[in-house]
Order: sequence, then structure tokens, then C-alpha cells
Amino acid sequence: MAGRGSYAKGVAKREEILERALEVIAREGYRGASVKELADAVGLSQAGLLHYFGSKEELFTEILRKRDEADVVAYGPAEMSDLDLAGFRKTYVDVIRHNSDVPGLVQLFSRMAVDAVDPEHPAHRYFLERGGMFRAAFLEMLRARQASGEMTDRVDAEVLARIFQAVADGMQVQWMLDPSVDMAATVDALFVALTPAHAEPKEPRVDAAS
Amino acid sequence: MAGRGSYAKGVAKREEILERALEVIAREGYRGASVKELADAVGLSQAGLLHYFGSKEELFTEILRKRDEADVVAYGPAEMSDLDLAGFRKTYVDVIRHNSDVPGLVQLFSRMAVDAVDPEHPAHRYFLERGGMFRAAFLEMLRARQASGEMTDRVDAEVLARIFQAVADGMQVQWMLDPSVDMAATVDALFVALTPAHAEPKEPRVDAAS
DNA sequence: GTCTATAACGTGATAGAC
DNA sequence: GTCTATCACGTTATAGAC
Repeated sequence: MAGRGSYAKGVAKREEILERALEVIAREGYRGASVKELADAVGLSQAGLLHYFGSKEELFTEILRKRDEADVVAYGPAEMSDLDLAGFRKTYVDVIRHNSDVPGLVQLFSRMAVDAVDPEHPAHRYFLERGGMFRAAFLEMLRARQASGEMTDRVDAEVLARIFQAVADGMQVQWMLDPSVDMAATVDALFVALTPAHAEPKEPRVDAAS
Repeated sequence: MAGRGSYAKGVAKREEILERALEVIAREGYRGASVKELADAVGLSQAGLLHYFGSKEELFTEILRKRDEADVVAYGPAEMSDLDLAGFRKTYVDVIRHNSDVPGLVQLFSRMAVDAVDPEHPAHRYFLERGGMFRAAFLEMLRARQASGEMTDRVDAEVLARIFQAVADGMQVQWMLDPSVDMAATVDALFVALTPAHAEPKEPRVDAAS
């Protein structure tokens, strides 16, 4: 695992920087943050910080990766493997609800998603892969639930997965624009809206949430 | 209508600039465009362009407004007033399909939407108002269709309207990241997915579209 | 109303000392 | 590995001539 001593230490420092950056952005927000700002926040000079990451864009891409990692740790691989509809749904909505507590990260994510549209952007691959994994996780669950009749089968599961992804991303923007909007409740409502009328007849009706 | 001659002319010139800017961005794309770039494209100096719009941000906000105006002209107030589900749906999906032909505008819109999250941003109000109008148009239609049984009533119409908006915005990002994604088909599928099973039994099933 | 010229600034990146 | 110092650049905005 460890190469030369200095190598392992450098990696550890990188991780430490990313964790600290995550905290800072989550707490203090991301307002088009510059490398300098972030360097100050993590207690390094601008040059010192860029020593570990080749460029600004790569640095912020790594921050997003680290954040995903932290979310997996916090909410478990449950989201990935829980094929029970109620369990999957609850875990997923919990993750989204948690996002309300870290506006800076939501802002960073949304901003980067738009920037990374350029195929040359260092985060381009990250977003392609992340989107693919997001939809793969949903796909598995959706197929099983379509088979059991708990999810509409009027639309192919692949398309439904894209819709879930779009709602998650789109609701983040709506929430940032107007923080009184309840992202989690709206995403939760999507599960209800896609449940066939004959399934789970006890499901309460969802009313306006914002 | 016309005040002093110079005033009316100034307004006319403004409109001309915006129309030209719209063409240029639609055709040549928007890659974080600077005022200078756009000034060159519309045949003015940077200072000349900023003479008509106070600042860069106000300029781009006006471009978005002009674009909405052009869309209303092209697709009519039909979208707003057509309470027939099939008609509304077709018009709306046509607008989205048209977006595939103007990637630069989609990019500008998405970028601005994230920037405008800041309450101080000149486009903040624009996005609040536009979102409100979008949802108001859907709300009217959704309520009518819920009453007629053509749209699920398991979720409140206001929440459904937010979901439609989120899917439109979110699919734009997915499409920009991977242009092989079919935004229009996915949005269209959302209408199908939210149709109760007992309504319109002839509706064909929607398969993977990307 | 439109231009040229430039101010004033912030940025990311790099060179080089330690 | 980390710093200081600085470079080289692009940006928006503005002043002032015409």
C-alpha cells in the first residue's frame, strides 16, 4: 500500500486537506470560491495548496469526489443495495434532506455540473461516471419494483432513473434560489406519484410542501 | 408610445442588440462568454455594448428575457392557455425539443440559474418570476387534469408543477453533459408516467430513449 | 451614441528560496 | 513540502475624445 514514505504522507495530507475543505465549504458556503480563499481556510498558502492538486479545477473535482465518499460512509451502501422500495426511498430522501444542511456543497456541485459540460473540463468524467452510477443504483431497484407492481411500468426504468436524477438536480437549483422549498419532500413525492394507484392503498396523499 | 426621438431609438437599438446576441449565442455557443466576445459578435466595442446595459450581468439577464419573449412568439401563448392535456403536452415538448437546436442558450440559462442563486445577482428576480410563471401555467393545467382523471392526484398539483420544472432543468444538464440524451422524450415520458393506469389505456408504453 | 484607451482588480500559475 | 514573491493575463468598468 505504501510506496516511499513521503508518498504515503503526501496522500494523507491530501486527504486531510480535502476533509478540511469539505467542512469549510459546507459551513461557510461556496461563493465562486477562489483557490486563495480555500487555501486560507485550510491553512495553507495558495501555492502550497496547488502543490497537491495540479490546478483549481482538479482541486474542486477532488472535493466533490471526497464528498461522495463521505456520503457513502454516512448513509452506507444501503442506497446501493437496498431493493426494498421503502428502505431505498427513505435512505435516498435522507441524503437529500442532509443536503439542506450543507448549502455550500450543493452550490459547488451545481456550479461544477454546469462547468463540466465542457468535455475538456477535469470534472467532465466525474459527472459522467457519477450520473451512470446514480442511475445504475436506481435501475436495479426500479426494475424490481416494476415487477412487483409498486412502481409504474408505463415508462421504461432507464427513463425513470433519468427522471429521478433530473428531479434531484433540478430541485437543488429551486431550493438554492428559494430556500423555503422542501427538496426532500418533493423528491419523496415523486416516489408517491409514480406508485400505481392499486399499490399500497394506505399511502397518504402528498400535499403542497413549500 | 414614443417619448423623445433618441429615447425610442435607444430602445430599438437595445432590442436589435439583444436579437443579434440571441442568434450568436444560439449558433456559436456560450462558453463563459465575456462582454468583449459578445460585443465583437454584435459589432460593437465592449464599452459601446455596456452603454446600453449597465453591467455584464444585467446584459445577460436581458438576453434571457428576450429569449423567453421569442419563445412565446414562436410557440404562442398556447402553452399558457391550452388546458387540453395532449395539446399542452405537445406544445411544451416542442419547446424542449427546440432547445436541442440552441445549445448555447441552454448553457447560458443553466449557468445563469446557478449564479442567480445569490439574492444580489441581477437575474435573481428573473429566475424567481420565471419559475413562478412556469409553475402557474402548469398548475392550471394539472388541476384540470387531476379533476378529469388524466393525471395522478396522489400528489398535490403544486408539488407536481415543481417536479415538472425540476425535470426540465435537470434534463438540460444531463443533455449538455451527454448530447445523446433525448431531453424531449424524457420530459414527454414524465407525462405518461404520471397518467393513472386507468386513463387513456391506448397510451403506448415508453421505452428507453437515450 | 460610440469609440479608444486605460484604470483597477482578481485570477491561476510558477519560480525559486528555504 | 511549503513558503514568498511575482508574473502574465483577462476581466469589467469608466474616463474622455469625437
